Amino acid sequence: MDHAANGLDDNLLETVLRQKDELRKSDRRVAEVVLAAPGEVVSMTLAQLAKAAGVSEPTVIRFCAAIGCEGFRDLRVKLARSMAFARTTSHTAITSEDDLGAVMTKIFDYNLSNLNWAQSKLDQEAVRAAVDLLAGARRIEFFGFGASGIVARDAQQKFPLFGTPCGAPADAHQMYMTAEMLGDGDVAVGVSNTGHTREIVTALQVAQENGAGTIGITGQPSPMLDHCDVALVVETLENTDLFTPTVSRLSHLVVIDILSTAVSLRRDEAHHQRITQMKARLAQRRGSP
Amino acid sequence: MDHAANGLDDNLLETVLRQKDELRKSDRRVAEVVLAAPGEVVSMTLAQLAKAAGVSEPTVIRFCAAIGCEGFRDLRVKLARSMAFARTTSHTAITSEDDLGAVMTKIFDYNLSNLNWAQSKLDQEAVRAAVDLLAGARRIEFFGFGASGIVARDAQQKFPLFGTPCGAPADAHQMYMTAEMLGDGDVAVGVSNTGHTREIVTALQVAQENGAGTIGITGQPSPMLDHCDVALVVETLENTDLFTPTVSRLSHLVVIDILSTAVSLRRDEAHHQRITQMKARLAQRRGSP
DNA sequence: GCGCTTTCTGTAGTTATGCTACTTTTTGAT
DNA sequence: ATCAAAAAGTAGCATAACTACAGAAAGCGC
Repeated sequence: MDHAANGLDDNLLETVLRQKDELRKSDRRVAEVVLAAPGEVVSMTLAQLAKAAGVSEPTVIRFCAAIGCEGFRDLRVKLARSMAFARTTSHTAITSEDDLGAVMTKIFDYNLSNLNWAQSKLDQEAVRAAVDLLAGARRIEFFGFGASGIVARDAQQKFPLFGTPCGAPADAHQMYMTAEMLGDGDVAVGVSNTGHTREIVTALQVAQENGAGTIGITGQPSPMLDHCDVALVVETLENTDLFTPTVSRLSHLVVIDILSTAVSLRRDEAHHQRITQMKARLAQRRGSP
Repeated sequence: MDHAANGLDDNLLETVLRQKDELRKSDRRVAEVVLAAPGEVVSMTLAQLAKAAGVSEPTVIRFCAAIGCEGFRDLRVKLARSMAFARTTSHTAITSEDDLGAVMTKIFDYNLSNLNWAQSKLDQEAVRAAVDLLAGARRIEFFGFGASGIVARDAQQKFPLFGTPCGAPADAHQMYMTAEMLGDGDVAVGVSNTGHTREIVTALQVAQENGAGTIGITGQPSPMLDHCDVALVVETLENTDLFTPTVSRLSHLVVIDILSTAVSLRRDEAHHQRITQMKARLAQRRGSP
């Protein structure tokens, strides 16, 4: 993977925002222009930016150095990258003042950069371990509440791709009961963005104690992982604003996609043919008038 | 809205990949270098790139023009931006030969570009009409099966943001019953990527006949829309390959995010405070040991 | 195959952009 | 009020990007 394409170091807009207050007066004027219209700045020339900020060219150069760029060229490149990657960085929270267009843009952007982020952070070896476990499972149970419950249910629906009986108990009692019944050769997958949801943690613990393999899909290292054989930490760009929707769902769903697809790929040809047949019949059923 | 910052037009790497075969011989050599190491190219100088590709500087410039850039500067900027998306939508299908890394990359890329696509295609006025309907609704019911059922359920969970009683009947019978009970002031939202699912179409028809407002979330113009007051067509990049996961879910979920957020924004301050409180209490409940 | 046109590609020269060395101004402390 | 240190600007230089032109290669009718 291209290391230059990820990491916070790369997120120039954020750096600028953070350091703005500690900058020299003139540099700050440059910073303001950059933050206000990064899209324009990217295609500006040094002289143009200097003029726009009302400072001299060398000041702009010094600004570049101050925020950790090699020079103006470097600034442009880093800025362009930062813009696409975190269109959201400058993303102001959603407020009552936003018109519909702004809300649409913000939500899409937020979800997109979040997925991007998740991709760059997802540990391939952990995924491999998870696939190993799942591919060998006799039975798979997915545990999740709320938004994560949606993810668990989605995973359970992917049953045909897994080629293994899958369940996703909906309430806490069913969850306990199910976890208690698991044993050697079974796998429990806990989904919880916070990783703190008590019922999920307990269910995984019970499952593990009974000899089942356990996988945790979460947004951060957390208590849940104490009871997980495999930890899939899907980092999300935290944002606790009032109207920010649950973005973690999407990343988690993609992880489910990856797991189910990878497991399916390990199956034999006969299995693949059954999937093809299933898809065809489903389409037929849907299409019939 | 920064139009240059979204849409597929922006994905230079993809443009290069698509046009590569139609380029002049020397230009193609440049294209190969760009595709092979876009990360390097971004921080290269014109002369360096020319040397790396084994061609003259003007050739590189002509290459820039050929793929739709203003000049070398522009190429760098666009390339940097495209890189952050880091996805040549070269979605070759997923096959049994792919290793895990490839599968991960492909699934993420496919989902990401699909979201991008959906964003550029989603009609703001349709969304506005949907929000108008939902904001005034007395009760909202979401209908969906399979993957779309997940979306419906997610929408139903967003109940607190809507501030309106929401339902998402799971099976066909419940769906009919629910649809039959809807009336003036109620809203039915049908989710179906194909737009052909019989039960959903019927449920919407029934709801509409009974005087309820109807909204359709679908991947293409389809029979379902005949019974919809508002059509939210969320175009997806079609791909019928065996292992391609259901990508439409994600776009549809984002649409739900947008709808619920926009509806919530129309509520008053008291409503917002209740959401804040709800979030705080939920976090507390989760966190408790 | 030959001359002709058309399309590519490279050389050399021009513009203008980014950067540096140095000077002036401002700020702040004694 | 004076001086030292930091900040901002001026002017000039090196280099990078671009353009005009000319030579080479490829297509095409005869």
